Amino acid sequence: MPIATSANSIIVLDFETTGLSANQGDRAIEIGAVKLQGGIIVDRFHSLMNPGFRINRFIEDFTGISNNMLKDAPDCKTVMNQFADFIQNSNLVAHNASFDQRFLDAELTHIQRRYNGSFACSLLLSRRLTQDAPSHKLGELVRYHQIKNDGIFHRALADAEATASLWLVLLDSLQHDYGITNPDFSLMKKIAKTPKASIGKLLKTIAI
DNA sequence: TGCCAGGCCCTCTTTAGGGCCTT
Repeated sequence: MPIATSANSIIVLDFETTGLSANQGDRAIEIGAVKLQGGIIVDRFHSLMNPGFRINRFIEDFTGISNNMLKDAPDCKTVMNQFADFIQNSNLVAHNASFDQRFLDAELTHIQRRYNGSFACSLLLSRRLTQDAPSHKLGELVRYHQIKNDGIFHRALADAEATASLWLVLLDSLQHDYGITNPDFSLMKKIAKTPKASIGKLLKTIAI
């Protein structure tokens, strides 16, 4: 059951990591997050973190985060303890949330911390609500929805801010395109998890 | 030795395979 620390407050987060496999030794190297309340960013969290080993060239090129930048960064334990305090029991949103959830779970397991919030996925929600989008990559959706952006991608805070803007666009779409008044986190999560074949029927039911 | 993520979703499907997403 979703647990909210304050009404309509969610935290949108994004990890940059050493690779795709949290359960095969990959670690987080950057975390960025914004706290959304009433459709406005009211708080931010951002930090690089030193994973304890050198990252490969692909990740350096992909993220723009170099080994030199990580050399003097605080370690994952320090950063993730601070981040665990930041998220507390908030509900969480990420683009392709299963990826970020795996890394959040893995990093918090390393430091024996837990969180009680629930995850929702902007990628799944986008696939339900904007089925005509040419792609559901974050960068493509920013362009598709003409979301204001400084052109920075694959950095944690920039991607978290872009995902937050996307989340608000999808929220607005639910209200104005589908006639659903005051959709909350639980409803958006339900829509995101509903099979595509059933989404039209669900939206009509909710709108009534 | 060789392999190496995992969940969602579609279809030429469901006793499966492959593309899309995340780094």
